[in-house]
Amino acid sequence: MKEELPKSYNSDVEVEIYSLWEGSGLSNPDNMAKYLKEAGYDVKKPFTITLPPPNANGNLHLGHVCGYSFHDVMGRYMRMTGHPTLLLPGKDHAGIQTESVFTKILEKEGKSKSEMGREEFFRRSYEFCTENAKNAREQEKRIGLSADYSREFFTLDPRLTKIVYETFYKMFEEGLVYRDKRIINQCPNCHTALADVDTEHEERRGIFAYIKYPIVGKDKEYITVATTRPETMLGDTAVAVNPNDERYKDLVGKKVILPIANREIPVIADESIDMELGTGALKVTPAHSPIDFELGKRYGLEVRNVINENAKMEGDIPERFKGMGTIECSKALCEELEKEGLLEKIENIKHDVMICERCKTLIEPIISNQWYLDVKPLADKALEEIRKGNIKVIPIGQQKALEHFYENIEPWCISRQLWWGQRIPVWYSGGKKLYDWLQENEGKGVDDYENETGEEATGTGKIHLGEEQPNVENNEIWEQDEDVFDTWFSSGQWPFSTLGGPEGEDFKKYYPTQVMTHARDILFWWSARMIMMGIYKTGEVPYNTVFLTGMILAADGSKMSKSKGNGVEPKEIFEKYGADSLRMWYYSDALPGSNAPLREEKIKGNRNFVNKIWNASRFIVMNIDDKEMGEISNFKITESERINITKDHIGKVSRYMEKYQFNLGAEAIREFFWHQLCDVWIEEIKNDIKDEGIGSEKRIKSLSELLYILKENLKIMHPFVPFVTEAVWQELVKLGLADGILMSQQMMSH
RNA sequence: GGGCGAUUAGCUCAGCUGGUCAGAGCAUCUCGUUUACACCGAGAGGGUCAUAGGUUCGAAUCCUAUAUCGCCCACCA
Repeated sequence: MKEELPKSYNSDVEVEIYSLWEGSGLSNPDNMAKYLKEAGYDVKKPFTITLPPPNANGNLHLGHVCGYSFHDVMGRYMRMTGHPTLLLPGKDHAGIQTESVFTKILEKEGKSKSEMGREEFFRRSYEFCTENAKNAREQEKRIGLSADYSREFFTLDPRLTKIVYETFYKMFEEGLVYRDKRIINQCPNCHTALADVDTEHEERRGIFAYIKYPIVGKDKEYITVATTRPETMLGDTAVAVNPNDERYKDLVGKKVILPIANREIPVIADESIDMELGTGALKVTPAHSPIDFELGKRYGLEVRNVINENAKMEGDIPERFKGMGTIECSKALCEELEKEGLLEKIENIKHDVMICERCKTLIEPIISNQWYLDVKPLADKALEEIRKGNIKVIPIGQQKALEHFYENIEPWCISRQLWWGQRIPVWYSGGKKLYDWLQENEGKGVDDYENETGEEATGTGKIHLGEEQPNVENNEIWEQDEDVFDTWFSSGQWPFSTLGGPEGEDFKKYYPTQVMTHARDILFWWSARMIMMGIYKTGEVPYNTVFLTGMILAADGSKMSKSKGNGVEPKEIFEKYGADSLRMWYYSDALPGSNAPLREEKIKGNRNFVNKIWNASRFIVMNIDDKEMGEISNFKITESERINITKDHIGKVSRYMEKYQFNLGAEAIREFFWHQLCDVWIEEIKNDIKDEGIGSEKRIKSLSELLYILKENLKIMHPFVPFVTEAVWQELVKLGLADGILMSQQMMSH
């Protein structure tokens, strides 16, 4: 018996609908393949997306939800066209960010990280993430993501770590990863080294100080250098000028006195020095500036560390400066120089500085030993694949950016001085310091180390790869590396690690994947690495298409951020308009390469569309009399003009789907359903049958055709608006007018 | 400094390989309470497609400049 359906669609049922999908198990591609086979369909090639894992330490924002909407529209379409579909979900441990968030939480509880100890900290962080991941997972489901949660991974899952370690071992054996001593980007707030991509540039106010360095053997003759960072002068080991600079020609090879420190340092000449800039004379601080470091290497200059990893002054410097912050020291130095008459002037300038991408703290360039991955050969292969057309980035402009990134890539610093992450699986006999010393001093041995450093060696200086300590011989002491891998070193392996690695069962079935979708702001961090590491480890590109969604912005066009308080929680939108409405907005507005300022009125417009689907369906169902149900459900559909037009429409939408033109697809389904099916056909048929008696041939024929067209429309609309279409489908099932669940129905061929 | 992209109705933007391409949604205005839906229906207004040249039978669509805006990359001390 037919019940009266509610007059308007209530999106509260979305949660229930999701449970129905979950209960069906058809998000699992193995089950879907079985279903297709049993139902007599061709089982086509699997479709796989290893979904971007959001940070496990927080909630999803509208940007994440946007990404999942795109993954899901692709996945649902593929599933309904014969492809067993795997949307593999995960959660990211997000190294630096989580460590900092969790450390702050501990501080609030009055506990400290160091007191807690590494193991306990790790355990507690893991719990914290596991707990928080629930929120993210709920939100993924709320937008309708038809992912296979039986395959969900956390990036620190031991199964993934194992694969990440294997990759590292392979890279070590091939000489691609190595320890090196060079200038790194140290974030004094996060207390770790950062890769170049983990930094940003920002224009900030600063000073440009002109300092006079007295020339040795001359009275009151100086060479003036200009610097934005006077505090680094304590570590100066040369002054550099351009060899073609007439002003300084005679000084090259002479010595000058470094004020305050009272050391003699040479004047050297190098082509790279810009004569126009400042005074044309550059103070060279190899330990604290990348350019200077290179100069130092070229001319064999001494490297003097005067700033430590916490951005405090230290080293071989006058006692009074030790422990000062860099700015404090800069001021103190300028005052002293002023008194000595060696400060020519100070200009106030605006200049670009490097800051931490996470916490916006000023980066301190310091010398340090870190693990590096020589990504150049991997980048070359990635470039080759792009040029062969095996990888496409949508939009194309970003593909050019990616190529540019690969062309100019530098070794990637992959070690981080954190606890939260995958600990680097390396042991050093006699400690890291010994190993690094031997690496730096090629040809020298342990004896030399003891003689030159005056320290006793506690091992052979050998290295051991592995998670477990090797057997101890001759009382040597093995020390495990304290550092962890950069988060992106592991997430760069996501497409194959989550499938069990090259030997995994899932890998054989579901790799390579087809597409990767994420916001464009992590292109270099993530996709760039996944492509390189995928090719490296598996010999195949991990996916052929990178689909970059637009950036979701606040209504005024600015970035949504917690600090500005202009963020909108997905929950708010879900409650007000439902997931389908939000999805439709994404498809039409959050296009690749664009910015999408949140437009609530547009989401509202889509809510109206969702309701229209519900209502038109309700009307069709209402028109079918109970006595006609049987006959209509068994009616043999024949060709008709309306059905042909519908077929064409489905073909058109399918082509949009295959070309990733979801905006056009969304527009087309809306246009067709509303303005063709509702405004024209329903009206026509309403008119046709208004004087017909129940059960008449004309009624049966017209209503059967209408029902058929409705069902085909529900199918083609389902990837876009899965909830409302499934809700309607289930009403049809109740009446015996449809079977199963819509999610697994197969599209009409076209 | 280098690279990329944008500039189309009041707003946010579509417009794929040049020829019904001058569009959509929202907003505005008029009319309509017809037994699916007012989260509705019927209709209307509104743009020399940034500017200037060029290619072409024909350009919003291709090329070249110019202007404005945005993003990314970058060791100018």
